[in-house]
Order: sequence, then structure tokens, then C-alpha cells
Amino acid sequence: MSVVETPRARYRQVAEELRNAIKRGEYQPGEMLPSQPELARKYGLNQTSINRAIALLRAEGLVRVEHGRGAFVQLVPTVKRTRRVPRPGGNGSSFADEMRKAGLDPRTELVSLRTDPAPVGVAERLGLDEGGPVVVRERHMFASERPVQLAISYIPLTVAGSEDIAVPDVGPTGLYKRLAERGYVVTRFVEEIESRRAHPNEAGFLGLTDAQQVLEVARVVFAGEQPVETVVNVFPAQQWRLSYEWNAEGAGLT
Amino acid sequence: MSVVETPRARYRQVAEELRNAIKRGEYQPGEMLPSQPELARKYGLNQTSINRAIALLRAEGLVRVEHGRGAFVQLVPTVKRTRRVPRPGGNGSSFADEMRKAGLDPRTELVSLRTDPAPVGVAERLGLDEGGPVVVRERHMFASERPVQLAISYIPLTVAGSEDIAVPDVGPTGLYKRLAERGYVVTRFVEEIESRRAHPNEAGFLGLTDAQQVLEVARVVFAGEQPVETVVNVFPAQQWRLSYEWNAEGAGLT
DNA sequence: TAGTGGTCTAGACCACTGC
DNA sequence: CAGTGGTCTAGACCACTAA
Repeated sequence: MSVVETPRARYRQVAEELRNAIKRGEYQPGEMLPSQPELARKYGLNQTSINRAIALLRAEGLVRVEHGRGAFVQLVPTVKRTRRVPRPGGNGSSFADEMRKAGLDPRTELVSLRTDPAPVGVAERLGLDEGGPVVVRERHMFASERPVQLAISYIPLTVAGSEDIAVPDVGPTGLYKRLAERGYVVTRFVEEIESRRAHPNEAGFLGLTDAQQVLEVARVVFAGEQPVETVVNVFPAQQWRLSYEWNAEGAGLT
Repeated sequence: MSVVETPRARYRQVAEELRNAIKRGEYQPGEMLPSQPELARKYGLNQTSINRAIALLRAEGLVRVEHGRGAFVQLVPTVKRTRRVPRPGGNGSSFADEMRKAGLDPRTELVSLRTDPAPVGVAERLGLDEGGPVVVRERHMFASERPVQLAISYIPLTVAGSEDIAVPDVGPTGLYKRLAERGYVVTRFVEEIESRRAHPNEAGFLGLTDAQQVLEVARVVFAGEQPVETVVNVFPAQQWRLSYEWNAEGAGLT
């Protein structure tokens, strides 16, 4: 009934040793691990077993493998994302601000801006009929030129008026100001966090194996009872820490 | 440079087919998959390859393998955990309440109540010197007798006075009331969410492979500037959705 | 005991990279 | 081209479960 893996398996031991060597700094970030045949010789194992060991490290995000080149120690800068309620001073928590605070150089790339029929989940969150028109804004985010985040925003066309609501590219504050001008004053946020495997296209952009996990944060923005926007953010799970802060008001928690 | 796995590998295809069969309900939750030799025959593959395919499904949490018995389709009831700010009415979001709302039968088991020196991370969050005495309360949570969550609470002994602060076993509301009686009125919460591999002991209790991910939610509870409690919650990542809600106050987000 | 899953080998072949 | 990683086989042996 015990589901815990006995760590006696040789390939697990190898993974363990490599893991420790990396943590001790014997292999530096960016550096290449010894090749699989070489490790096989060193540990007296078959290449197949070595391959298995390295698969573990890949799934953990500790190592990044480039086919035909080698296995490289992954630099894993943990990034933090904070939501404060109420906000201490104005719009303190945009992506760009947080990256700069962490000493990283932020860049956002607008991948696509279009009007599309709403996919199922989105329609549901926005209270639309499936296929109802939504303005879709898709962005890729980089920190010091490393891809770190992916965001897709959906706004019902009836709320947005037109795609121009997001042109020229605006930060969220700008967007919500424009929504307010159209009579939709933002009053409430809901964020749902989910952990799942990366989709192939996400894995491609974020440089992950499809065995790796991402955090999906789906936010719905309300103006009164009316959902006016939903944003799906996708983060490599190993590289982020999400943080929420709020004040007590007769609180009780578990 | 493409890091996306080509899905041509036979073992990936097998995993894909089994995944679909499970989603179509061809294999029901709790049911056993065909044995590995049998699948090997069916797909014209070696058992080794089948084993690899099933390893993928394990890591996804879709299948639970019991050594010597077989591979069983895992029931994955997604559970939701919500934090509302401000709370709509009193203490609406305890573990027990949320489980009942989801139609599940909650049970909490007090595993251990003791006074210990504070571990590094805990001391840091509580603003203590490492090793400073803390009251440790460790709980296991079940939903309809399935282990679903794990919680360890740490309170500085100077704040708690004694272990009795948590005896008889109290819900959080009760705990915070007792803290208030001791002059610590809770005013602020911070929660940090992190995704990581399960530790062996966690994997044991939660019934996971150590390849599977958990969500760790570390909460710090403040009375003014004084941290009075920190709680570490651990959830099987695949089985939970975390949710946060708050009101806008001149908001701006990314 | 027979049936289940987990590991390992020795060797093969393929795919990709970079010279 | 040589060197890298990825997949697959045929067969072996081990560990665990249930009868």
C-alpha cells in the first residue's frame, strides 16, 4: 500500500547525486552536464538508466535538455507576484513593476489582438453565450529576455466597443480607465489558481518539457455584477511564487 | 531549439490513447487498467514501453499504481478553496464548510501537538530567532475518507502562552478568539503559493508518487506588525483549485 | 504460487546539432 | 561527419500482492 518510491533504484540515486551536485554548485547554471554515455561509464550504468535519471531532473525543471546538444543546468530565478488588498498606493503591482523590483528587465510583446468567438470556458466566466464575440489580447512576457509568463485577455465586444480599447497597448490601469469611460467601473476581482501540465504551445514559448507543470491563474474582473474581462495567466510553476495579502474583517480561516 | 516533445514516440501515443479512453469513461474510476503485459500485447510493444506510458499517466495523477496489484483509474474530484475579502458573512470559508458545500464529508485528524524549536523558514516568517520555541499543530484532513490536505501551524510560544491554546481542538475562529483574549487581535493575512514536488512523507499520506506536484500555501497571520501564526497547507496540485476574491480600490493589475 | 508492477542490460536505430 | 539525446527491444530479475 505504500506508494512512496523506495529510493534504491539506481537511476533515482543518480538523479539524487546530480541534484545535489547542482545544488552544491558543482555544475553551474548554463553549464552542460556530462553526456549520457559519459555518466553511464561514471556510474557503471546503461545509458538508458542515465536517460531516465535525467528525465527526473527535467520534470523538476532543474535541467533543460536540448536535443543533439546536451543537458544544461537551468537557471531558476524565482519570481514573485503579489496581490495586495487594499492596494497600498495606486497601481503598485503590474508585471513590469514587479520585475523591476526583482532586478529584472521586463518586456511585454503583443502577440495578437483580434475579435473571436468566445471559447467555452471564457464564455462561461464572462456570462456570454458560447461563441459570443470577444476582443482577444494575447501577450508574451519576458524578464531579462527570458520568457516567463503568458497572458490572454478576453473582453466581451459589447463591453469593449471595439478592439481599439487596447490600442495603443495599455497597462491594466489604462485599460480599466477606458472601461470606466464606457460606463464599466471595475469593482471586484476573482482569481482562480490551478496547476496543470503545460500545453504544447505554452511549453514551446516557455521552454518547458510537456511533463512540466504550469500555474494557470484565471482572473475575472467585474463591474458590479457584470463580468467585463477575464485574463488567463500562465506561469512555469517552478519559477514563480504567488502571493496574496488582505486585511482581517472578522476573519476565520482553516 | 524546439523543446516540445514530438508525440510520435509510441509510449506517448499509448499514454494518449489510455488518457482518452479514461476520459471517455471506458475505464471507470477505481477500475483496474489491463496489466502491462496485456497492454504490451495489445499495442505490439515491449512491457518496458508500456511501463513508461503508464508513468506519464501517474505523474498526471490520472492513474494510481499499487505495486503487485495493478494500475487503477484515479478519481480526481477537484476541490475548491476560496478566500473572500472582505468575508461576506462571518467565517464562511473553513475547510469543513467548503467540503460540505462540495458535497463531501470532512474530517480533520490532529496528528501532533507539541512545542518545538522553530525550523529556519518558519522562524523567518515569524520574525523569530532560529530555534525559538513554537507551538506546532499538525493536522491531516480527509474528504469522505480520502486524504486531501495537510496542515502544520506554528505559533510562537511567547504568543500562545502554552500548547493549551489549541486544546480542545479549535477551528481557526476559535483560535483567533483566544489569541485576541491574549491581546493579539488579528489584522492581516499574507498567503504565498508555491508549486513543488511532494516530499516523501507528504506523498505517503496523500497517496501520491513523488513525481507529483503539490501546492504549498504558506500563510502568515499578523496582529498589527507582529506575526502571530504561520500555517503551511499542502494540497495535491491536481485535485485543488484555489480561489481569491477581492474588491477594487483604485486597482491596477497585469 | 501465479500475477502484478519496477528496474536494468546490451545493443540497436533514429533525430538533432554543429563542425 | 562525430557527438549529443530519445526510443525501443528481448530478456532477465526483483519486489509486492493475493490466494
